[in-house]
Amino acid sequence: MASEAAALLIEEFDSRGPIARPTLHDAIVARVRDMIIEGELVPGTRLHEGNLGKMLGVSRTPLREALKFLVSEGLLELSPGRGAVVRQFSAKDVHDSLIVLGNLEGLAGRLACEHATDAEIREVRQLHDRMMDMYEKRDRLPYFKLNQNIHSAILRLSKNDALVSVHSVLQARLKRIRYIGNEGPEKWAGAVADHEEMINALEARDAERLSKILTVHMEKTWERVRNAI
Amino acid sequence: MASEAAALLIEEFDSRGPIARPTLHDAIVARVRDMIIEGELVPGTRLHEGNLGKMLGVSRTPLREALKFLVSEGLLELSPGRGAVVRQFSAKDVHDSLIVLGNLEGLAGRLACEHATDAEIREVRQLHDRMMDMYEKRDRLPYFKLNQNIHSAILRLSKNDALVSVHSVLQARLKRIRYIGNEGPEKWAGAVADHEEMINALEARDAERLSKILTVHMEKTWERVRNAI
DNA sequence: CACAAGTATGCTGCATGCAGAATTTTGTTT
DNA sequence: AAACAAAATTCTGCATGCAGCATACTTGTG
Repeated sequence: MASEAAALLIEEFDSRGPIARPTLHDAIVARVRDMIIEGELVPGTRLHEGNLGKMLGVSRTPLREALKFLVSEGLLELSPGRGAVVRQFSAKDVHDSLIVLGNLEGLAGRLACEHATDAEIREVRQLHDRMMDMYEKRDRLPYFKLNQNIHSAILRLSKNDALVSVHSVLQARLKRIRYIGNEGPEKWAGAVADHEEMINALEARDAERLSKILTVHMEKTWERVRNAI
Repeated sequence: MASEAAALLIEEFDSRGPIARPTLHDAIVARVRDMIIEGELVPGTRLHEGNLGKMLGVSRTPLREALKFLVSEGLLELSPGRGAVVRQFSAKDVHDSLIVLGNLEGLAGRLACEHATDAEIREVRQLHDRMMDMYEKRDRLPYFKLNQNIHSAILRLSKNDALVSVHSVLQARLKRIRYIGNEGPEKWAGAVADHEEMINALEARDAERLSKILTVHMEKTWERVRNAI
């Protein structure tokens, strides 16, 4: 049987958004992924199966399975005989990923203009307006989360599952870095302006314009982030 | 210690292209992936840990870890309590994936024009010429493999690792389907014509043209494949 | 004869044990 | 005191054992 602590882990995972049948595997994956994204596990850290397992209250077997999963996602690396290490992204890695992300979001924007319903677009507009509120208040964390939500929403509105899945993998790799690198008032203002254009293009269903904005927005993100790496 | 059969599995894996230090994990992943791509494991098949493990000569533990890895790659699905199943792709899944692939290859083409050396382009030309030979002989399998190689080469020449990695995941999901659906002499001729244009655009380093060809080529691939699903 | 309930088998998911590699500590020599 | 060597410890990688769930089968009943 799964231990007490493991049951807790599953419950915590399930409470984020109840799944048909939450599994320990998924719970561990989600937890370790968060630990990486939130910076609890610093890049370069060697993951000690014994300690980490005790910490999470699971035995080494399901933990190892979860780690292999995260290796495949590109968040961890495997050194034979030495276990898993939190992957370190070079500046080039980040740049490369942002180029691809920009391209994927550009595609998503184009498809979203085509496939989204009016109601769905209105929902994105609401997210956008709430985000602008947070910007007025200079409330960084909720701004950041809403920002992510908007990008995810556009991806979802593309109605292309393959696109959503590859995007989310790349996105997860950079999540931490993007959060770190979100500095400077004038650059922030620039990002906000981009978002204003975005929502307008989406409402006008102007596929080419939205696509362009999203791609260029990502290039600017690189400018914002590059010094933080 | 890893069993005799396991050692054999590793050796076989290593012989494809010797790695610094081949691991059993990688060998199992590669083997099962191939079994799926080559159709030995039909979509929908439930993977029996006991049998499959015996078949490959490994115990359940490393096998399960490998399966989790393949789940993350999207080749398998997990039903809680019922283990791993070879993922079944719907027509929409394939179409969605091809759209994304087309976009990624388009990006790769653009980057390749920018970053590839002349020598590298000459190598692609050689692959192309060999592929044309195979077309003349109507020798399907080597043609297919060279075709894949050319596409992979363009990806590599983009010098963008993130791009290579997301592309290869998506590519692996469709590899089997693309092979199946490569039928009909007139469509084949069309694909060959596309490739002729591709190599010309690459040699001319005409980024926009190459990008366009690659994206459109993928749309045509859908036409070739759609009836086979 | 059809169908449902109970039973039996088999499989997954998790824990633990063990061998060998990696690392650290300790001891020895210069 | 520093550098190297050897022993001891720790950790990974793999195998196996066990509990609980899923499924198939059997048996009883309408």
